[in-house]
Amino acid sequence: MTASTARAERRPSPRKRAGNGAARQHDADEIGLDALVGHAGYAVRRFQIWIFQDFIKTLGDVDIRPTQYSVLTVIGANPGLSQMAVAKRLGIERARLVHLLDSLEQRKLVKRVKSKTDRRSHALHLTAPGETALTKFKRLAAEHERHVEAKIGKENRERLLQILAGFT
Amino acid sequence: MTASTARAERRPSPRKRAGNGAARQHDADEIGLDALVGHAGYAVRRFQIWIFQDFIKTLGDVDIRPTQYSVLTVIGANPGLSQMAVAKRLGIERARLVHLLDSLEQRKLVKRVKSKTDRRSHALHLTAPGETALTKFKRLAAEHERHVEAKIGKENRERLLQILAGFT
DNA sequence: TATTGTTATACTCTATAACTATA
DNA sequence: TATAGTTATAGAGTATAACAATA
Repeated sequence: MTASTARAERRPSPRKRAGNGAARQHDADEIGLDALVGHAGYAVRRFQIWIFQDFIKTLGDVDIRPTQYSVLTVIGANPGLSQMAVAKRLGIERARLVHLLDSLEQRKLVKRVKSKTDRRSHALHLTAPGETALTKFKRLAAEHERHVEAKIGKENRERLLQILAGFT
Repeated sequence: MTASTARAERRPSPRKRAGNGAARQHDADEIGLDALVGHAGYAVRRFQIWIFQDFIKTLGDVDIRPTQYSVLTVIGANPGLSQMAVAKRLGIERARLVHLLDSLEQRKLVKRVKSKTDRRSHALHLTAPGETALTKFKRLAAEHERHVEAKIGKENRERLLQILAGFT
């Protein structure tokens, strides 16, 4: 993030250019990325870091991180899902989901209900306060999304969603 | 990854649809993402995971990961950089770069040379075998990039690079 | 035998703070 | 005082393996 924001404020860089040979100083702005420039993965990674940081900051007051938001949203839209189903759908390890749900359950946003049809599994539901909270989270997430739009432009954001639709 | 690949093999899903009420089963394919669909961050994150996994697999034989590749590439293109300069340019914590360089130095790909102008800092250089190795890594990374192109299409990849150029 | 949720371990990565040697 | 590199620690996140209860 630091580097990308710094990059934005490009200036003529009137700094020292004295010939100090092999050990010459580089301005941050003039360090070449070479082959990295042609790699989609590099740009995507930097963008993803920016976007997650904005999400975390925008939902900072309610203390909800991207993964928690995705879990709450999917449970909210599909009440009764098992942990395995949520884990598979979101590409989260089931072992990791256990801890995520422990935290969300402690915060009384989610509840695990023992399934009657398969006593091994839990049916996941939002609590009543969980439903209310998710409504607020969605409002804040939409605000974050407007930051993204402001950053890359409305049309670019839409094009991006189209290009990457296959990965959701 | 699992979910996204599973998503690709969409089928009519002729499975049980019996009315088992609140605890009804969901096929992985029919679990709705709700608000997540409209979030660029979700798609970008899933794509970034796919792309890194392909990179790691494609460069698996030479045991080079994306961050290591980015460090080697930047040092190769800007010999004599300090650790701070590399860290800032790539958005890596300087504490983390120490370990990355320890590993690359042990593998004789990089060397830290004491700067004569500022005895606190190290000038980073590729070793001769490091130069040779990087050439091979770049060839493999280009192969990875062709996988990306095959996955999302040549024009979409180029458009993506345009849209995200500001984040590099 | 296989699956669900759980626990545990290891490794990567991020975020800090503090220390040293220099500047 | 501030900076470059280092060390250390804590918290996410990922990747595995193994276990108990249940299918």
